[in-house]
Amino acid sequence: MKVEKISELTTNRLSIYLRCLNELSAAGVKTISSEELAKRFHLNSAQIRKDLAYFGEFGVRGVGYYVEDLKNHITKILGLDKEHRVCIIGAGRLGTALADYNGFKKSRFSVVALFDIDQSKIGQRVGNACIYDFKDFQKIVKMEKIDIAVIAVPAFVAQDVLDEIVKAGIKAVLNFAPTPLKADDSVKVKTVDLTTSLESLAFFLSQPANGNRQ
Amino acid sequence: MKVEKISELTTNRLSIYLRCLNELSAAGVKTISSEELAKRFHLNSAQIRKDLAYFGEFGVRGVGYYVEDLKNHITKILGLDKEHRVCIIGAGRLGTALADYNGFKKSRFSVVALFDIDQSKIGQRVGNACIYDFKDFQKIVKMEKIDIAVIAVPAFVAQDVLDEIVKAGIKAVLNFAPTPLKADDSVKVKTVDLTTSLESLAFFLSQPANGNRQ
DNA sequence: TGATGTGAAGCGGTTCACAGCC
DNA sequence: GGCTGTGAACCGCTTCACATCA
Repeated sequence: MKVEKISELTTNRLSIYLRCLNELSAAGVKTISSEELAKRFHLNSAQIRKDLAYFGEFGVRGVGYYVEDLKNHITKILGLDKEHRVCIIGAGRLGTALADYNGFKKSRFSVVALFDIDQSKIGQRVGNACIYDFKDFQKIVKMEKIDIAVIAVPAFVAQDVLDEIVKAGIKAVLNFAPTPLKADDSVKVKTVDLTTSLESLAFFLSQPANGNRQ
Repeated sequence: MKVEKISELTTNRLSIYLRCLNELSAAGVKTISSEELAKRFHLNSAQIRKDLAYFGEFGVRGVGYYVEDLKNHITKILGLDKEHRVCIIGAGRLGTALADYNGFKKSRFSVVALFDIDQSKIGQRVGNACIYDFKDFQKIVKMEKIDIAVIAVPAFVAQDVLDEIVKAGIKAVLNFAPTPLKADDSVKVKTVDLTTSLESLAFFLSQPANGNRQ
């Protein structure tokens, strides 16, 4: 077990492994080798072993990993043994879709509040969460003990929203606004840029060797 | 100008540069240096120059890049000078939100069809697109000349949906289902995994040095 | 003079290959 | 015997540094 900086690529993969372990666990599988795990994701088995070895020696030589045991370890490593309370800023189509998204509802993420400035939306409910006025943001973050914020507003107000989030002491942000954002290093901002993803597909199609079917 | 394989990291950045150039162009800026561009995204100027140099010599030494000129070049490189016709499979919350998403509507991406198997949804409209029965998928892909597909269905049917997409001859896929998918190498599948993004944030919060505010 | 284009160095992540242990 | 854990080799992307050219 090392005390190095863990790369985000590693944590992303841990999340993937966990998903698989949950399925294996549900299917009653007791042990699994890194080789077998690797096959499921077209990954390299050494990479899986290395990812896991950052955090401890979870495997048994000659046997593999105990599914239940490894599942619990990764759950703890990712901090998924504690509840996370999420708010979404921007109650438009995307924001409300996210609030209702299964992936957020399952596991230990609870969307507990949405925020908007459109008075006609405020007071409505989406699933278990209420839409609040963004001017009450600071107060409700405290009251609801929110620790993760999702930005689902237009690009031109995203930085202002982020500043407000940081001011509220939230340290983890998922951003859907297609714009570069700046925040203190102590705050983790993860951007999901749908436009870039699409344009990258368009580039692929435009390459003569690929889907460029006339 | 090289004839190497272009990395996806490069194309992602091209998309970002283009967004910036559009703003500069709208603001009437005539030229910009790689140094200045780099500042806007907290990137390295050499990287920008290298990204661009893969495709030609667009700059002028001692001056920088002509905004309008570079904008047009990148637009062409990314294949955004042609229209792209997009369909979304799964007309749930996420699918309909995506259909309405601004980023998809702007630029040259048109969502022309949604698909579902829920008979109560079929026939409804979302924006300019209609919700079709997924059993008519092959036919409508041809009729509507669809070249990009978005998967917004539950994980357990995602592979079946992808197989159908590939069968229809579509070569570019944006996948929102949290599951590893397999397709022929001639097909580009780009996965956006919201659960993994969230769990990666949870990991960050669980690190003692970070947001772990008791 | 000043900013590009680019070979070379640097760095981080992946893969190999094997020692170590069950 | 079989599979893990890991140093070493490898590979690709990023950054540096500078020759080049308007």
